[in-house]
Amino acid sequence: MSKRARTLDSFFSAPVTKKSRLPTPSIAQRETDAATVNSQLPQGTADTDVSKHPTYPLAIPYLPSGIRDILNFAPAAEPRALNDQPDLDLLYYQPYIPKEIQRDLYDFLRRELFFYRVKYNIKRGPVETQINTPRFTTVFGLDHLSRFDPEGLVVDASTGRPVPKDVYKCSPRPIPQCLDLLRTLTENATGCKFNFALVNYYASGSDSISYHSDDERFLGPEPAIASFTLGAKRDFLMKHKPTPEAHPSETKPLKLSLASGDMVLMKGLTQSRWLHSIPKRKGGEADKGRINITFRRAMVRGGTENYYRYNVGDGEVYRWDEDRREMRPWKDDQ
DNA sequence: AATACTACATTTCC
DNA sequence: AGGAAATGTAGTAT
Repeated sequence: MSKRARTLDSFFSAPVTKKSRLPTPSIAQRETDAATVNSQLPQGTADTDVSKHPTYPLAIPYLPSGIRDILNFAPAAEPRALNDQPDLDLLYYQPYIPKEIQRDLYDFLRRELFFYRVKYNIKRGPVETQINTPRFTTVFGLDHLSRFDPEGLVVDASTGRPVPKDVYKCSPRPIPQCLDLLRTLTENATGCKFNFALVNYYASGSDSISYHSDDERFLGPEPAIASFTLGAKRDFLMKHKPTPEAHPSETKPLKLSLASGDMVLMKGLTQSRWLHSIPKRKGGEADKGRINITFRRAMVRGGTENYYRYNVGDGEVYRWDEDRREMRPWKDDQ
């Protein structure tokens, strides 16, 4: 019908020149589009185009051309290798995102993406406790065993046949164009492959993530994870995992002060042998908002289930409120 | 894929 | 230089 026709129109007209100051589609229109039309169109160029999918609560605008043009100059710096300690294998780009677009990209993503504040239960022994994730999260992507067909349907990666809907408990969402451009760019610069984009928003210094490693059951051995910072500077702490031996490992904890535009590529044995965290911080720049984007490659369906469980969950949608300058629960009738 | 709180020690800030 | 604030660490509760 008309919405499908409009999508095809924008596809066929996308490559030609377009005004750069056309208005962004209204929230109401984006919601309608996202609920009715699939995406994974060829990556167009018009500033009015949007990424749509039935799993999106609302459509996500394409990256504005002004940002996209400058992004093609990334990485803005050569990486520094951090591998002077046992099992440590990092590339540190300071920065990766060119300075001229760091602020615009941060503002764009905070304004246009939707986030969640996930709650979940863990049980340790007999006691079950509820965890309130101390950060805003969202995720897009699908593991190596599946892909989205051009209609946005989840199909088997090798046969191309539809994956029965009870294979995944979650509802996988394609990576929107604005993040997929950065994903491709990062693949080309690093030689690594990624099929997931996780986005965290640390609203203040009281948002954090405690020490953890990214689970190799989902990512395979020696996984590569690219982690971007936009917005406020935050400390990134790393420490070697405790070793079985009684004697202390000959490694010392590492502190990286991640600034806007920076990218850290964790690879080799880093995930299996080291822990990392973003600790709470008081005052100064670290008490302002920070967006973190990580790209990774999930190898198995369990990875997809896990990432949606802990980064989307089943709670309400949050969106950035520019007037109140904070994330607020988003009601779809507002 | 834990996080929050407390107490106390140590470091950094201004 | 020195008091305040922030941070680090260990233990505990949920």
